[in-house]
Amino acid sequence: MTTRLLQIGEVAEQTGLSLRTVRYYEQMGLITPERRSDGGFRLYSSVQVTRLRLIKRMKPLGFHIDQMRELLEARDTLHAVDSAPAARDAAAHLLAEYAQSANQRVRDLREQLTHAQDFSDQLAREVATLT
Amino acid sequence: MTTRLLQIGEVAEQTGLSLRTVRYYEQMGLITPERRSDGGFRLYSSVQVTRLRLIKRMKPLGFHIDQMRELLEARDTLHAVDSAPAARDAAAHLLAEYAQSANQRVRDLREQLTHAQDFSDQLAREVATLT
DNA sequence: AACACTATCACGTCGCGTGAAAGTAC
DNA sequence: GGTACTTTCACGCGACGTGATAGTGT
Repeated sequence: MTTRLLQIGEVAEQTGLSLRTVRYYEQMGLITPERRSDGGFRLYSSVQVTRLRLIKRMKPLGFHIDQMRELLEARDTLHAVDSAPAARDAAAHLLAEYAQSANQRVRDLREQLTHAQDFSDQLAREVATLT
Repeated sequence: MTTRLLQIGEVAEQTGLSLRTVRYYEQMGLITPERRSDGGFRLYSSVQVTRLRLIKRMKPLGFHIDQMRELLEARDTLHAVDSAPAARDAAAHLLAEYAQSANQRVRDLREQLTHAQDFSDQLAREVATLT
């Protein structure tokens, strides 16, 4: 059961990312298309689409691209069957650290949201006073 | 009862913004120091500190600096005693629009937070599996 | 005379946006 | 042979970071 390969346009549509962004992520080493067509078109499988969706969910956490790559690589190492035990260990450590800081970022985000909400409410009140 | 004037360093400390950012905001027309010292040092009163804190609360909403300026100007127009009625009306309209879109941004932020939380939880689970 | 603080350039960075010119065809 | 999609440069942008160099003194 082989899955159809998608061009970059369809991938962009399905992930909500721009063509430019998808290409940029490739350049930065976050993803690689399944293969290229004879003419050079990037062709993606559902695996990459899933990965891109993951990256998109990650974005609000504010990690830099290098960090995202490191995180993804650590995950890859853990999930690969042929990883050396030492590499697996290192990857697990790294991932644990990222899990920690992800949690912290979520807390920061929550606080920012509170402030933004405060501001929005204040603005709404100011506007309401003008009736 | 006169309040002490602060140099940019103290202002930065009190607001959590960098010197560069405070200067940049001035260049972009968001704030103006109360006055300058004879030697050219920027001197701020508590009014500007409050304004900078407001701007900082605003930031997570993702408005562009031009929009922030417009918003702040509209507020200024409304709060000024000597504003012409027409200007006051226009300002009120603008402010109402910004209040609207601020509300929308808060909702967007909330959604992003949800996704970030999902990602963080997933990561935590993946790490937990490795015990 | 020394020290901390601040001033103004001006170039660098990051994550893309946005054409332009040319090639490809799930 | 026309249309829609894609390719690779390559410059632009917003919101600052980061020195360098020189002046100030809440």
